[in-house]
Amino acid sequence: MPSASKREQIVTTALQLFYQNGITATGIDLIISEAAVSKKTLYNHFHSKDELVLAVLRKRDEYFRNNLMRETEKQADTPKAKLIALFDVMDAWFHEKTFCGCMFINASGELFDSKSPSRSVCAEHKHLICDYVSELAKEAGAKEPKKLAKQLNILIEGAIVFAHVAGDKEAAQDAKEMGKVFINMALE
Amino acid sequence: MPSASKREQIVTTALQLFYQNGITATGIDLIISEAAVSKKTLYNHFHSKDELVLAVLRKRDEYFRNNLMRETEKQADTPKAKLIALFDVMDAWFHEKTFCGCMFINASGELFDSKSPSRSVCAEHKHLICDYVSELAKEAGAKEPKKLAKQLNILIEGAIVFAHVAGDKEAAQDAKEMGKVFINMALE
DNA sequence: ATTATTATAGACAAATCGGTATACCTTTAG
DNA sequence: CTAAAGGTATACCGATTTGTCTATAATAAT
Repeated sequence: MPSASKREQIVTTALQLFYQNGITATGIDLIISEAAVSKKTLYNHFHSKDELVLAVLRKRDEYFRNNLMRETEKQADTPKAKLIALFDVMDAWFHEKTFCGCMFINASGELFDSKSPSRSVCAEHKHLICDYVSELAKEAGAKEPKKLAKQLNILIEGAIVFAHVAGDKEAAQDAKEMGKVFINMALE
Repeated sequence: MPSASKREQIVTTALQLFYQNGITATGIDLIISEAAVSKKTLYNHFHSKDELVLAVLRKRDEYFRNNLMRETEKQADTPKAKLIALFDVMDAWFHEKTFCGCMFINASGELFDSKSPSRSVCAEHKHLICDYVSELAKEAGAKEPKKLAKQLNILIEGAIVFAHVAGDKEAAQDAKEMGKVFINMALE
């Protein structure tokens, strides 16, 4: 059985390189070099680069959402406060030195076959985050939890784009102020 | 003097290919083949692929904003109605068969040197759209036109991402409903 | 201890990348 | 008519792409 730790090394390294330099622009040779792994080992774990990309995106989804949930719940107690805290978690992310936008937005901008497994992971990622926000909205007693969740997610995506493309890292605070409006509307 | 029409052919063809398949993934050989132009002609007009990318992004910015302004003002008379019409123009765009998201968001996800000229064009594009919305907001008599413009733009960017990445093309209508809230707040 | 497996390093393949150069044709201006 | 310039077509360059393969060393299970 191939070693799970080698697989981890490859995925972790590829994740970083894909995120910082793009998927197409990152070659296999660079990945194995940075991961200190032979080419055969990589192809022993993944049949192709596409398969590696898929594994990396799944890993990123897992990491990102777990981190989002953990940080959000660390910062606030009540469900309503958690909904607001979402934007502060975004704010902190935008200000990280390694911030390169949302990996799934970036990947969707590179992978143009919208029916490919990798693109499906991107779409699913967005839906799963929406689901999480929807749960919080439900706990907070929102009238239409799914509607509020979608509204807050539109704000979050908008802030991510503003921060990455326009370079306006304060967008999270603007989105937060906007989010409060809809939270209050849904809870009154 | 190199022919302007050849240059146009190249830029137009490259724009289409870059938008549909990505910048990195589109090779020079494909561009010249599709544009029915020799390689030397291309390099006679553009010193490098980077220069071509830059020209394409400028062209796209010009086309997109002019189209946005034209369509918006075609659909509505009053400044307030124009602000709302922005979302309907987005809606129509999302439902186009060739819709592949926002070219500048996609490009920013591929070009990771945030100080490169191409990335600057991406950032500038977003600012220029913001400026236009800001003008409309001013005409409509908004209390803080720039603030309202930014809010509406966050909604627009969020809707674009939702439509492209999550595949939810109805996002423009959700964003529209949200936008009305802030328009009314700014005009009351 | 033997055997099977997993790893390594790296040569190799065939294709493609961005970019240059050569040779010839075609258009346009004086 | 001549000559310069812009065009085409294509060969070529070195580097890089994904992916395969061979030979060998390290590791793990029986």
